[in-house]
Amino acid sequence: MPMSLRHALLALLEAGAMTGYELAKQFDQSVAYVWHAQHSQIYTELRRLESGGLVVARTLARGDKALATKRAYTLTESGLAELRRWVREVEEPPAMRDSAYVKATYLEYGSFQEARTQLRAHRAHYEALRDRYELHVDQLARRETALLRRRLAGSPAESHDAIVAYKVHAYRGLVARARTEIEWAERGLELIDRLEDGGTLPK
Amino acid sequence: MPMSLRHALLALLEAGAMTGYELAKQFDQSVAYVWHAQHSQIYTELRRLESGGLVVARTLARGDKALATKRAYTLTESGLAELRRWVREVEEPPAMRDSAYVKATYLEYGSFQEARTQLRAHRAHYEALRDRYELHVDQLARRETALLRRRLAGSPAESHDAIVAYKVHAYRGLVARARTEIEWAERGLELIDRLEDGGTLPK
DNA sequence: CAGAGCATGTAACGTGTTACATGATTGT
DNA sequence: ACAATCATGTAACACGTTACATGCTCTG
Repeated sequence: MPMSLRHALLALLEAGAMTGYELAKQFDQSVAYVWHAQHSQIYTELRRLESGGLVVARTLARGDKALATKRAYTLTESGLAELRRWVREVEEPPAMRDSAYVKATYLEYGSFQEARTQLRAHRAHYEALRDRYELHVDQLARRETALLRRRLAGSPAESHDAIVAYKVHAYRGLVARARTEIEWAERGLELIDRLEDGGTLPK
Repeated sequence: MPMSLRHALLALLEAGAMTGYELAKQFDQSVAYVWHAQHSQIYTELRRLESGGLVVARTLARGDKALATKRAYTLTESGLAELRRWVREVEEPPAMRDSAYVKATYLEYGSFQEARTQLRAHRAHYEALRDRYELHVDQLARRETALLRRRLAGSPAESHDAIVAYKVHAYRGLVARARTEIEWAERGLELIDRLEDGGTLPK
């Protein structure tokens, strides 16, 4: 069982206390690239972490009138311990489940045009992802993201290279992955051309 | 929303009537590579498909005594229509969610050895997958799988190349994907070596 | 004073996981 | 007789999605 949301939130809070809303914003600009979650789920998970003692919350006033409040969350000792345990733990990779590939297997139930539409959508999707990942890699490598700066500010200088390098490596992996998908879709489009020409089908 | 299990079952039944158990067996040797499901889920889904009129079931006797029964499922007209509709439909790709990459982003919370352990497990996992996918590609290309033969037997000869080619293409995509993951893990391991040497960190 | 964005949630639902549960039939 | 495998499910739970819901505060 992944349960990555829980641990991603702990990791974000390790950089310093944040309110649920702030956390959700930071989440969208970092972890969400690898683990998407709705804001509503983040609020729910924060409450769960709180009742498990992994984070503590302070209620703060919003604005002058103090008619509204917000809650700032801080990582506890036991939350940090859990974060470290999680990094050590080798998880069973989740079972494969990719609807695009299921469909790719059964494209013969549609026309060649329909098959092309599917593969073009696949390519377009991963082209957009690739571009976003590449941008993020650049930002990370230049240490330009708010969250990363906060992390680095609170860590000893000799650890900075590793902190940045791990993140850059992960996002470069996503770029490579997106490229693989784009190439796959393109080979598929070429295959359809050959099938439609009814000509030879090279191995 | 993917809901691929539903449609994968329809596609399997298009090859001919099968009992739940047979279907589950065939599933494990084909679709499960791209969409994993427990047998218990397959039985549940078959009942749902039945109540939706996409398949019909006949109750058959098992053995001579007929003390036990089994249920053979057949695709209906409306089931076939749904299968074709699904192939036409362009689905929104599901949001990214990969726990291995989340962890790869936060490897700095563990030691270099722990980071290596994670990446080695990643590599081993995808090496095993790659081997299984490659085997499957070979079997498909030689038209050796039981299910594929059944499909081909019930289809016009001129469609055979396309049926085989789509499947081979899909599984080759999975091989490419696995290779990308293996290379990524290896680049990660090299990175850790450089980090540990404390030397230069090339871009 | 209006609209954008801050801020926090709840509820119903769908899908998938895990564990449990049962018993018949076939081959040795 | 025994084991493997055929054959079919149920129940509780975890996780995530979608839609709904509310109201404050800051900026122009």
